[in-house]
Amino acid sequence: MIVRQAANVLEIMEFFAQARKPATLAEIADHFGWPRSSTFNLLATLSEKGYLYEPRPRAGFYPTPRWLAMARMISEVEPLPPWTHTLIADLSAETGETASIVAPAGVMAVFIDVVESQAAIRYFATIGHRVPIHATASGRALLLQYSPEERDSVYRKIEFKQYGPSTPISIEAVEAELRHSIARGYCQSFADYSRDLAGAAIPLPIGDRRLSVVVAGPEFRIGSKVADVAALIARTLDRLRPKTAA
Amino acid sequence: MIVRQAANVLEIMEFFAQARKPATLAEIADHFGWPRSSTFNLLATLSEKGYLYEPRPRAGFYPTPRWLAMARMISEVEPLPPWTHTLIADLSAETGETASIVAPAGVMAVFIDVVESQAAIRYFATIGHRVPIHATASGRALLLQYSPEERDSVYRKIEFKQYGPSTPISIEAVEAELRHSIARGYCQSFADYSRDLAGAAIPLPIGDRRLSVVVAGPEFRIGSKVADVAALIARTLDRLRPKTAA
DNA sequence: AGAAAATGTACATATATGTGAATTTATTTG
DNA sequence: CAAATAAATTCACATATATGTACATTTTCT
Repeated sequence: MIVRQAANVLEIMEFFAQARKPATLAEIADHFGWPRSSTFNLLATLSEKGYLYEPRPRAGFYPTPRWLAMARMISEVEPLPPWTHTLIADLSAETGETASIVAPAGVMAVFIDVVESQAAIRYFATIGHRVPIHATASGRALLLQYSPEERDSVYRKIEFKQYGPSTPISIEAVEAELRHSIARGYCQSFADYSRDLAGAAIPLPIGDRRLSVVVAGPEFRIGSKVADVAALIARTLDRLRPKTAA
Repeated sequence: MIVRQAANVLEIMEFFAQARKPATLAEIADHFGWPRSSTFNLLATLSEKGYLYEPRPRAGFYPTPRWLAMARMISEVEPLPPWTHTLIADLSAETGETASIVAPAGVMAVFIDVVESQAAIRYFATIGHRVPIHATASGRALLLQYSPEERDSVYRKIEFKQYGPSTPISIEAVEAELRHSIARGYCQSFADYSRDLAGAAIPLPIGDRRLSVVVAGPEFRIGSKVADVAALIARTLDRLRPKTAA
């Protein structure tokens, strides 16, 4: 069950991240199609908790820096080592495609750092973006780091759907693809989940964290080059990753 | 009316900002005294929206960097000029008390930047902290920047409560205090709102934003020195504020 | 200035939602 | 390795909550 008002808080936050200016109750209500009275309650709650204020009279609400203060405290803990961002920045620069660091979240994989391609046609992904762990290159690069028992436990919760022609729709299909990935030395996906999207990924264990790096872009641009891209990821990783311990 | 599940999202975020480590469903449920099933729904919602993930298997949930990404986008807009933080940092260092930048939010005043005192006994305030605009030095320094009509509009919404012996409990009492403040050149409060707390504040208009600076601490330490503190604020402000335009 | 339109606020009620109990899954212990 | 314990999920129902309606306030237009 989705908790509507919890989701609404996030929607409001994203609204402000986009709008980048204060908004009145009426504007927010209209934007989301919410009743005024409900919007009123929600804004009052956020204000009362110190997350919204009124920068200038009658110009409406805007988030306080408390969001930032909280987010900083949260993200200071075990931040990704700086070289991981360099890694995806370099990869994106060299390939012209979108590069990301990905982490597990149950049956999904979450993007926890992203450097977007500059191309007009590109893989549009943001931090927090989620994709099925079994039907994506990045996700399978995570699964490779699991024990067979752990994988089983994940498999049991997956709802196998035919996202595209090549989506693995059974446990055995996923396991087979994992074996192929080991053989070829990297994970790949050709529109297994997102239409027209191809990508190459490799596992990225950091300490006891199981992450992966992925480079992805439109199939027509990257499709024939996945092997090269994978090799590039491996080389770049080798260059940037500190040699001493993980 | 307070929207419970909206508040809960903020509580969870604050929980993680404090805990600074992943937490399982059970831990979170126990911490807040929420039923597991409700906690499950809430965590699922936050995960689905890309705001929580599972950094390592079975170690529970932790917020994704998406919070930070969003907060950054939000706070990049019209950030406070850097000298304002220097201002309160210097004031806190010199006085040994807590110094803050404050902004209006209806009948309340919100702390939008804070440098805390290092003293064991101190005014404990965080970014997002809210106090009544009419019953605090910082709030009245905001009201001084309003037109009489705007003040009236605020007054009509205030619920006058006797927070302490010296709380102004009528419009006229507030207006009188504002006149005194103008005469003496700064705003002050002696436990008007918070017990044992005294402070000095002065208006801080920046562009078309109406802010204020306040230094506050325990009455016994700062009480006899408010005039000196106010003078210090004025001097420091004069030193740091760029001369060209506001 | 006065009227009209837009915005913000309060409240009762129908309904979406949170929750206790039951079920399934995972982990620890004997 | 099986039994026991703990954790995570599901689900039906009672209740807390979102909203339609009405009212108040502020702003805009004539």
